[in-house]
Amino acid sequence: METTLSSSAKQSVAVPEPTVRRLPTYLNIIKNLQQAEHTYVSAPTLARILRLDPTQVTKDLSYTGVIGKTRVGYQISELVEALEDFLGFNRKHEAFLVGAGYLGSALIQYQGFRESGMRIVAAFDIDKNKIGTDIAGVPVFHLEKFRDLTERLHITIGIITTPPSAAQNVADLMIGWGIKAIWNFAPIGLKVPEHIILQDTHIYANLAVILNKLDHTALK
Amino acid sequence: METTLSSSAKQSVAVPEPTVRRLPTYLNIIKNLQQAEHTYVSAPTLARILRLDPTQVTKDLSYTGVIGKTRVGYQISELVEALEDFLGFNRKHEAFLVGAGYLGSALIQYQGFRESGMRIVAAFDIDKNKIGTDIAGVPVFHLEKFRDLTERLHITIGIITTPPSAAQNVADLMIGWGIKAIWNFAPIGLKVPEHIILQDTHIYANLAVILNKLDHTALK
DNA sequence: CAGTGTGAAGTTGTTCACAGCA
DNA sequence: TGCTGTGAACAACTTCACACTG
Repeated sequence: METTLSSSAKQSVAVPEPTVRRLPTYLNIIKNLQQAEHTYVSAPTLARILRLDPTQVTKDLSYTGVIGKTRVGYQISELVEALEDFLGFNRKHEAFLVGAGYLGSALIQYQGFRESGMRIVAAFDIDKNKIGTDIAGVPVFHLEKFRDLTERLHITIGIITTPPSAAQNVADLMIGWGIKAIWNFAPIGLKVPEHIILQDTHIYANLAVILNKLDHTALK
Repeated sequence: METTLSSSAKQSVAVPEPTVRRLPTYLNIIKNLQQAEHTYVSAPTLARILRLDPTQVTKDLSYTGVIGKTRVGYQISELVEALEDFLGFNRKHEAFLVGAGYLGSALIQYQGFRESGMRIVAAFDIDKNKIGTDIAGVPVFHLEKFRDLTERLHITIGIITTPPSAAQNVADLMIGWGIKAIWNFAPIGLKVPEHIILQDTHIYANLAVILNKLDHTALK
């Protein structure tokens, strides 16, 4: 909705957020095709694979600036580069995570984010039993160490997986210590200054949709 | 979008999917308030906590059928019951997961779903090194065992965390074996019959939004 | 034809405006 | 005044229609 694309000195164009959310999926598929030695891919092909509307895909891809050959499609190598560039997947961001509970541990152990340019390099907690341990090779420190390490390592992303009661506090600390983006998994609305990038993810949302459909279609 | 609410013999009303996605977050907060001995909650209060539009919350809650007292709000106990009922969080669904890689393991280890009525009771894979082990107490079986166990245990939800190339195959097997809902994490569009409930979750989507904003606002 | 690319129409969801109530 | 509840206005996203190309 307020994302912008500024493909090397071109003027910025607003990219709708639903589009930004679909782009990584396209990228994933296109990379698979690339490994299978394909060199071109068309929007209708992607649409069939993902069961989306073909014009939707066309429109989404148009934001990358890559122009397709009619009747052939888009050159895969060009598309991959444009998508990775636009999504920032080739820029190697490092992240700190606060709250090493079940969800935090799960995120750390799921290393799939690494392919997308984000690496969780350390976790923080205030639970003495967790401090000093490591989760899948990622060390868990006391929250107090956060400041010092952030400044030294130039960390830009903070992930919050604490209970909701602690989340605003942690967010405030992160902001004070120079974090630029916060990925919040706690079910509250964090108050952050204008210049901080905030992304909320509510884990239960997808499950809710399923359970709800399951119950209501089962009743019919 | 096609979710329906049929609160005990009332006629079904269409509930927008974005609403269904917000409801579990409301539930979460309301339960916290309940533990803090509150008995009433108003829509504007929830809106402040989540930084949403107050009328949005009002409209969302109206779908539960609970009617609020003016100037006071909604009775918490009533709301909790209505939400849990509508979302199906009190119905104890059991799920099987196929693909015990990083993502699958992370989902299993994140036990937060249990509070929402879904428990992952077994995992399946075809990798000999994984079969026979267990992840956080959840056993990993060979995919061949899936059929037998599904039928015996009346499992309704199948979770797919395999590579995309295997996903359609696994989905077909699940459907043949009586699964009613599929939660797909593979980045492809599965083809499933009308009566099967399908929910796609693309993990990278949220990360993409963050990285993208981070890069483009940093450039400014 | 089977693609791209784009403006216009249609649909869906959100926000506003206001009536009613305690 | 502060809340619920709802119809109407608005904004965002998706789908359609069609001109254009090899």
